[in-house]
Amino acid sequence: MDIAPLPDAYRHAPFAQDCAPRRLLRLFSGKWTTMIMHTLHLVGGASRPGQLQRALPGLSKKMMTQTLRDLERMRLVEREIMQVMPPVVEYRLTDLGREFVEPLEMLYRWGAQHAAALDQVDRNMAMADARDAP
Amino acid sequence: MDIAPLPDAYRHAPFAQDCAPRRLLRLFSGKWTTMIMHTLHLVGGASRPGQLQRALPGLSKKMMTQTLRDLERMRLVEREIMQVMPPVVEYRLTDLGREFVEPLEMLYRWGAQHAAALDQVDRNMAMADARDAP
DNA sequence: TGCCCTGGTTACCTGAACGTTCCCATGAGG
DNA sequence: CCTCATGGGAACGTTCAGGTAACCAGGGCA
Repeated sequence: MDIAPLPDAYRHAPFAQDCAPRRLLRLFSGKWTTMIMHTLHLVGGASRPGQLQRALPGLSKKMMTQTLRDLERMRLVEREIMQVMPPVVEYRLTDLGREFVEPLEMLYRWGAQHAAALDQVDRNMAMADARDAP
Repeated sequence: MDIAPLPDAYRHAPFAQDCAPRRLLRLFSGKWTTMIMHTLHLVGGASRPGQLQRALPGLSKKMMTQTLRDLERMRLVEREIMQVMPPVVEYRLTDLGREFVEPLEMLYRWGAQHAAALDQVDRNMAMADARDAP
């Protein structure tokens, strides 16, 4: 596997602590961040909170709102409130948000294609745990 | 931006909590994990602890050892101890580890090419903080 | 008058990640 | 003898992400 052009700063030690991939990974580090963005992407870019929560089993209201607020602050997602009864709210990806869907979907595809490797890692961890904690 | 083949499970809600990308991101979620793997990759696959630590400013001995132990448990990295004085130890990527270098380097390249978007996110956050705090 | 729905907020708790600091063994060199 | 450097470990504390549970507003509806 040979990787194509990589900027010079990433080719020679020392490596900065806040390099691009760490920044990207920090963006994606929230437990639900990526799944929410992925879901918004797949349902066409916009979704109501209820629909979103139903799409992501295990996601609590609090964590959903909190994650969405963070995404709003980064302007990856925007919220629209319709003044009707009962209240209707819609979250949708911004242009900037859509830009970050790209590396995200790369990860989805890589992960799907290399499920075997991911399984192997889990097995290795389980074996190590079993060995250390008899 | 149109994303090519994506497995069916990722196309229709509900979306599983432990889908491939989350597993991948969990692997990469340690603060130093990716930087250590990237460094090992770039220095040719193997490195001594001292060299590694010098290559990553801010990395403490404890966090380095801890991260490397985790990587060993997953068998992404292996350790070789040379019985000489002073002790010489070498860490190197395993085949499995090298497999995971691929998505990692994808993230590095994407991040480098889209630094502007990452900067924008930081600016948006800073603006939101300034608005909410004063 | 209760009780449902909607979306959201608050207080509180717990575990883990991260980091600092001090300590260990070994042998070389002064 | 003390001190250096090697690679590692143990104790400890802080911070924070994540989760639970309760509550709130506003109307519909019986």
